[in-house]
Amino acid sequence: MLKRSSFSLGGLCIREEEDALVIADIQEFELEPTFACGQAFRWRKECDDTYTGVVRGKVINVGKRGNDLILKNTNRHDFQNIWYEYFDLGRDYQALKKQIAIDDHMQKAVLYGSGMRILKQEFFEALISFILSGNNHFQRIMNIVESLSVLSEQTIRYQERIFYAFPTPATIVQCGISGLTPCKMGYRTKYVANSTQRYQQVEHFQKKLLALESEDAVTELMQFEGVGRKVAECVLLFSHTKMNVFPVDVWIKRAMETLYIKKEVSASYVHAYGKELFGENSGIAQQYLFYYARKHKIGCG
DNA sequence: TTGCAGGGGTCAA
DNA sequence: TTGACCCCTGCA
Repeated sequence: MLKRSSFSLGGLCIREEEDALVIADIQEFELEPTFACGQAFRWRKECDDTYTGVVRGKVINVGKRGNDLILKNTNRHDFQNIWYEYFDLGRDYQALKKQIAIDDHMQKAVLYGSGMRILKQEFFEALISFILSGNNHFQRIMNIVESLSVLSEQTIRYQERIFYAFPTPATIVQCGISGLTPCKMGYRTKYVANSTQRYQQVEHFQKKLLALESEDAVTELMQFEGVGRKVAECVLLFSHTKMNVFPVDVWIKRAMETLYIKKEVSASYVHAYGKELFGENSGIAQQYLFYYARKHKIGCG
């Protein structure tokens, strides 16, 4: 008879089953708003409606059974050291939603995006992924990140399938432009190569950004080739380096113009408006609004 | 099957 | 402020 045990972390009760960790009665964790909202590029939906992702060289499968969250291909140690933080399980999203739902529009947005969590991605992976996102489709970004990962040659087997860890900066530098070309990144190839080189030159780069004010961190990141304000703010937000940024892409711009500003304005105007409106919660508010605006095509005709 | 427009942005003129 | 940029995807 297999011994079953359980443990708790941050108020969560986690049960160790034969082939999974089960987080009983989890609040504010839904799969689609979290994995298919465009914040991360390495999560694929399975036929059984679960999601499988590659994070920090590990493959994990995440599903729901009622209100329980089911994590497969992992263990207590990784949950405590990786997944608790990665899935942002220490943050009180119910309290945050109350603060963000400042009016009818945002009430609808947080309701629609209920269960969304901001994943804490590896800084370097977020940097490269969002450099690739410029003038690009979500599906294509996923395909490029996938082919870039093959370069790592670091394979992970799960259920008869082979996955690849995201490459290290050293691997990308070693590949050079010619080695990166088969990934079909187009004109972004040199951005990836040059920005990786720059990243490698600064020790503990993310730590340095953590010590800066948010606006200074954005300026610092914009020194990288292929990184403008939008990409810089996405990298900061989705690596949990700064939560009070407000990345303005075409969807946010259209949504803010339609719902709040009531006229066409510049991206920098929208940015200032959003930061003023949402303050310290602007990053998470932006993500609820983005998910809501994109699904409902707000501002598209 | 083919051709064309456009994409979650950045850069340089 | 505006056009070019790789290449894939969706659509007619």
